[in-house]
Amino acid sequence: MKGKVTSFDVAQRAGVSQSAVSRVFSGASASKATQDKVRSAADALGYRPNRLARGLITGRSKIIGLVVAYLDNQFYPDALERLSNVLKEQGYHILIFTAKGRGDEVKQTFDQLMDYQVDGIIAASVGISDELTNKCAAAGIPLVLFNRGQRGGALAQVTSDNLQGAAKIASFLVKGGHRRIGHISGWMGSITGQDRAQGFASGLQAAGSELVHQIDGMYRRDTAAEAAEILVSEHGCDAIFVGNDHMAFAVMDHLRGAMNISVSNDVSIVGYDDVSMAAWGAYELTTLRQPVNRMVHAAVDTLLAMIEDADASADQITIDGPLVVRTSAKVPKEN
Amino acid sequence: MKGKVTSFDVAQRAGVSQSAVSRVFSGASASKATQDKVRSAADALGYRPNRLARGLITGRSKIIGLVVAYLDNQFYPDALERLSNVLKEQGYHILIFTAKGRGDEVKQTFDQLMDYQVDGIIAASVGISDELTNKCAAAGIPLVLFNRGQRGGALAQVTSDNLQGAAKIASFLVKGGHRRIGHISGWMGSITGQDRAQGFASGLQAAGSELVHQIDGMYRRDTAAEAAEILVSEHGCDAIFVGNDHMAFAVMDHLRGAMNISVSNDVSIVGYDDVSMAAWGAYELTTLRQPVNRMVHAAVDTLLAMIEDADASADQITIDGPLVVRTSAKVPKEN
DNA sequence: GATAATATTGCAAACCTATGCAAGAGTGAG
DNA sequence: CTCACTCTTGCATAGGTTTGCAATATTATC
Repeated sequence: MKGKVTSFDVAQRAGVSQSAVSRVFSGASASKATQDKVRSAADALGYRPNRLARGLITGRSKIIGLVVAYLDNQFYPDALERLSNVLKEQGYHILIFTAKGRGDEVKQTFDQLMDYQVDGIIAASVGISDELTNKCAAAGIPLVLFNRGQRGGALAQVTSDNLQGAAKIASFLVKGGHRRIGHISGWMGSITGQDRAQGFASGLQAAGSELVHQIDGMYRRDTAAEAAEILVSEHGCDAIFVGNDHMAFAVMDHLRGAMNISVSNDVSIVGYDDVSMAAWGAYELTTLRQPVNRMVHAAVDTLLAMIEDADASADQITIDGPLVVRTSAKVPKEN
Repeated sequence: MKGKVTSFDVAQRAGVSQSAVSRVFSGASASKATQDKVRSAADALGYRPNRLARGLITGRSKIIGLVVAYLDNQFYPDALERLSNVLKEQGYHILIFTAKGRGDEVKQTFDQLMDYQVDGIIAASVGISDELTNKCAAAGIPLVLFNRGQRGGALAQVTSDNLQGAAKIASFLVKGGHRRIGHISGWMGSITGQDRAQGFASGLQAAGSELVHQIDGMYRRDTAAEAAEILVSEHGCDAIFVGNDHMAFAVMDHLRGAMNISVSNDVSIVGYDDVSMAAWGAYELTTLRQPVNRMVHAAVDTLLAMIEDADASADQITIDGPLVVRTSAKVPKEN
């Protein structure tokens, strides 16, 4: 009753060899007759192939390692769910790790991933040292960065077009008639944070304005709230571009609560991501949408391509997204 | 360069047998001398034991299957992150599945989990048919339900004390002087939804009041918002207990936005969960805290106990949580 | 109906590790 | 120095599958 049922058991019951059983389940050639015999025997016994054993011999575990830094930013649970579904369709499944910390935690995480013989790794918004990159390459495990770029390396990555996106926001705010525009950046240790900041600054210039002041929000709510207070009371900002929605919510809460300032009337706020919460009545945040679906598909496509073909090129994909206009920022008059 | 390094490789380099290598890595007895030789050889080659092979022979994959229904309700990403960390400390890792759908999707999910020879399963807020329960039992795979009970069965489960919790809320609202109290329940197809509804109704009675009306919110934002409108405009409710925070936010958005009603002044709202967002300035939701940390530890403890000892009792743990008073509901006057 | 070509099938080896068993090395007592 | 005992170690097998190879069965061709 308790013992696992193996391919030998079903072979015996079906009156064929064990290899025949293997072949029908691995989709190799087999006559209609044996197929039927094997399938019905398998159903009767409740047999399903053991993925560990299969993985051991094929060298393909059909497991993808996902390491994610932040789960309190709604963007990531959302991406996770979609990733899971898309991969499932392709017969892969996700072994998940969280690694907030810097350096060492990520390293250990990668070691453990490799212990499980994952076929590929998706790193969502976590920084990867060259050492780790090399380790993956040596082990022949494809790696793609999700929503976080990396300079220099030839790493596969998919991000939104942060430069363009931030520039769109800049143009929007200038057209909206704002005169003192500030920026609370994403963590400036990340390329994402840097790119959005740079795209925003040059976007402002291109529109004939300039950045009044910029503070690193570190992707943290409290830091962002403090930054907002400084930008508004010390620098007189009438508009702030916040590096992601997660921080933007904190900024709006702080302005409206502690500082009693009307968002949009007094100060315009624009975010980045368009997480589902941005559409909620409490915020109605104007923000640049990162097209999660397309990003997820792109990530999976490149990853699988690299898995199937060891020397597939490591694509660096950037995906453009629209500005979603809601009520948290003054809307430029049409003319 | 590409070939995996196996225990044979390090055995050869260390001048010992493969079993010696195995023994030092699996913690079996080995002399100090061989330990050193093996370790340094392993380090030099970058060897780490293959978990698939190990799992195949020990019958322990060290993988826990997690199946979760909702990821847009912040409660679950939060729980997921903690689960991941606690399990990691014990040497286990999470293979994650999302299964919103009813019946069949869950069934397929379980099949796939068993293909990977998971050592145990945690089902977060998803309903499990008796058929699946039996299948797990037959395969000897422990299962624990997280944040969702199940009647009758002797299934291991950990939930918060929904009856008590809802009763606390009832008492709080009555003391707060509300006269027409309504309830937007969690999905009444789930025990969680039922228990909270029942606990609330009997809590109201115990406090000398009664439930004016109740609508099933299905754990969905839009359904909950509609329900709120009905409760307030058709039934004249001045207080609503919403079955979880996720829906409560939608209710507050709808009341304040579409209906232009002041939460707390006109209508008091109380939620359940105390997700991090409940503390945010936009909501300041009074809610009953589910102690995620304790729930997670309890779930892991029972699961691991069942894994190590096949006939450990299947605990049914309910954990009490405090009412967290914020500003979304009138606060009873002290006296 | 005979021959060539193709499709199916079984055998056995391989993947990488853990572990029972027996032999060898080491330890302590007398 | 010998004996009895414990600790280490290597050998060989097991775990459940895939797959190359050779043999056999089937089909097609003329």
